[in-house]
Amino acid sequence: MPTRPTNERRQAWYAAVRAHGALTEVMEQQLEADAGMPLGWYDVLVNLYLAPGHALRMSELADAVLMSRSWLTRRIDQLERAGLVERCSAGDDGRGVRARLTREGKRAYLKLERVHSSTIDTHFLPYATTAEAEVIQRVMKRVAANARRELGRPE
Amino acid sequence: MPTRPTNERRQAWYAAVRAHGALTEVMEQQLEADAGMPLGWYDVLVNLYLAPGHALRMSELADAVLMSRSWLTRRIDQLERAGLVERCSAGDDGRGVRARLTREGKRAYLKLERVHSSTIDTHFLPYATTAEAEVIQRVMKRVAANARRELGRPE
DNA sequence: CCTAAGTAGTTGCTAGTGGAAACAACATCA
DNA sequence: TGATGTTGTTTCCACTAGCAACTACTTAGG
Repeated sequence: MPTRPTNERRQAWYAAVRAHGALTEVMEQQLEADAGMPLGWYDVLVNLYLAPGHALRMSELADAVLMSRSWLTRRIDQLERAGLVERCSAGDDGRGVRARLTREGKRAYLKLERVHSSTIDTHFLPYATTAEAEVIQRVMKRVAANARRELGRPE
Repeated sequence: MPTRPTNERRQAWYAAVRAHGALTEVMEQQLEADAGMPLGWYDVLVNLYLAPGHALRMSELADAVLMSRSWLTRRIDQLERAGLVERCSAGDDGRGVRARLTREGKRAYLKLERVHSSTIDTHFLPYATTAEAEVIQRVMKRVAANARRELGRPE
């Protein structure tokens, strides 16, 4: 089977970029409308929810979301003001601070997750068969793994 | 053939998001290093290069890149300062302003395009066969079209 | 112990982004 | 000729995110 011209094969990536941009925008609107929360909160809340005790050290959390510490400090400030997260001491280490989901924080996460998933279900899944979804997942995982290696953070 | 559980099929989208993020970061580094230009310039330069006379009205260009007019004003300011674009009058309409690529602007675009393509060639294409690329393109186009319809700008 | 060096998290500063609204210059249409 | 609409710019504001300086604490070495 002949390989298509490179130019034409690149269109696959362009299409993925456009789909990502458009669907992300839909996602932002949906989250704002149905959950009253910005997409930017998602990563932090997911990581906290999945952590044991729904809590993580600041630095662990910063690493998990691939952001700087000062970034995390300020994001946790926001979430604390919103009542979704509270800071507590990290036991033995007097320097450490743990961010922990409050009861409301857990509820908020579940809501966010519900809206997030439902947006994917209605705007992505109907356009990909099971086989197609498998192809996308396989290829994209390889691409991401390679790119992260290139960036010096394999994982 | 049984449909995989929804949860598992969603992983395809998550993988695409992560791949997009990582490859975009690689792209930014590459463009900065090899062309000395930010990725944010790409869209504007492409649209200008492909336009007749390498020039477009400000409002047309703003529409083309899906950004506001004030955004475009500032981006053209940057590109003008860098010597890649110049503003000229829009002939019959005294209000209008056309942004036009300078000679350097054309050279810069070609350079940017070369680096951009080569990043895709080395970080995406090797991980997708022709058949896989076709699947990705087909699905992502449908997703993007639907999302844009949802956002109220079909196209 | 006690000091030196390192680590965790916060804060001040800075540069940049991008939208909304006000605005000036011009066009169009009655 | 006004009234209204358009085009592009500007001002103002809120937000983002990194760097570097700082505080508070821990740990290692003498």
